[in-house]
Amino acid sequence: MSETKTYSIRDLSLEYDITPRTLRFYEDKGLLSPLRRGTQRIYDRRDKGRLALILRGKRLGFSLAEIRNWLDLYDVRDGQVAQARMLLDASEDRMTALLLQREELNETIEELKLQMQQVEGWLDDQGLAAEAAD
Amino acid sequence: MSETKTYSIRDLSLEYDITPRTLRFYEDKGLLSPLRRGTQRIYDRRDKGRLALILRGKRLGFSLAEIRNWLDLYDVRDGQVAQARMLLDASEDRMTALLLQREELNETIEELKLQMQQVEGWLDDQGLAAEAAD
DNA sequence: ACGGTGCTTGACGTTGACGTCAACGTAACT
DNA sequence: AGTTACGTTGACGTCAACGTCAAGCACCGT
Repeated sequence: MSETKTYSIRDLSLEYDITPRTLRFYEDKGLLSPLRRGTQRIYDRRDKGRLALILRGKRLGFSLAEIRNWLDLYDVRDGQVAQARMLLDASEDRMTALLLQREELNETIEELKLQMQQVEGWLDDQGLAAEAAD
Repeated sequence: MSETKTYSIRDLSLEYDITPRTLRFYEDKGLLSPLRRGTQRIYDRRDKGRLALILRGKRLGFSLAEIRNWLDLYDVRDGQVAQARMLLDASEDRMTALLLQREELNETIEELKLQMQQVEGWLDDQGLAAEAAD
């Protein structure tokens, strides 16, 4: 009954527009660990989810090493309180970094918005001047 | 009268915690172009501002090549309408990228927040269970 | 005149994140 | 049996973003 959907290396590479080499590379770096059917890799839903996290992490500018670390934050699988505490601490650290990045991103956006308004204003002035010259 | 503050390469490297090598590298890549007093580099307020933009861009995950391009967006110095239009178009492209990144960043933050709440909830449950066992 | 400090320009080394072969296995089609 | 498609594991290449020397110039205090 439980239809467990799986993916080949090509399936994922096409869907996420990356090369198979990249997927093997991520595996080599310990970011993914798909099952094997003989020698071939077989990715499941969880692998796919992790891949999505990896790619988003990259787009946000994090290194594979960083990503590798916080990927575990999404795998709550053990039942030890100490582990959970450490997990929570690590999560807080990461949250701090993310919030700081959002701050900087917001600043950047605001500054660019200002620049654009200035250029727009200047363009309008030129337009009015041209109109007046008619 | 106009006290124009300047900085040596060491001044900036200390202030921003980067090596002189990095500053020379950025110059080599066309991101900075400080004046020279003889052979020595002499950075002014504008150079310092650009450097701050560069470093923030890096923290947001952009490449030096990307940063180099949009650095010019902050240098409105010519008086051509066509140039201004192009500038505005480029700015809009960059704004789109920034907004998209903010979206992804927000998603990431929300997901992590959820994960943390789950772990916290689990820790609380453990606490209650331990209490009940007393 | 001498040593120290800080700067300069090459030139080569390094690390991360893959790309690009080469050489081979395997399953499917015809 | 041959070819086509898709997969595999090395091994080496590449590009960005610097680090790390080496060798040398310029001023400064003693």
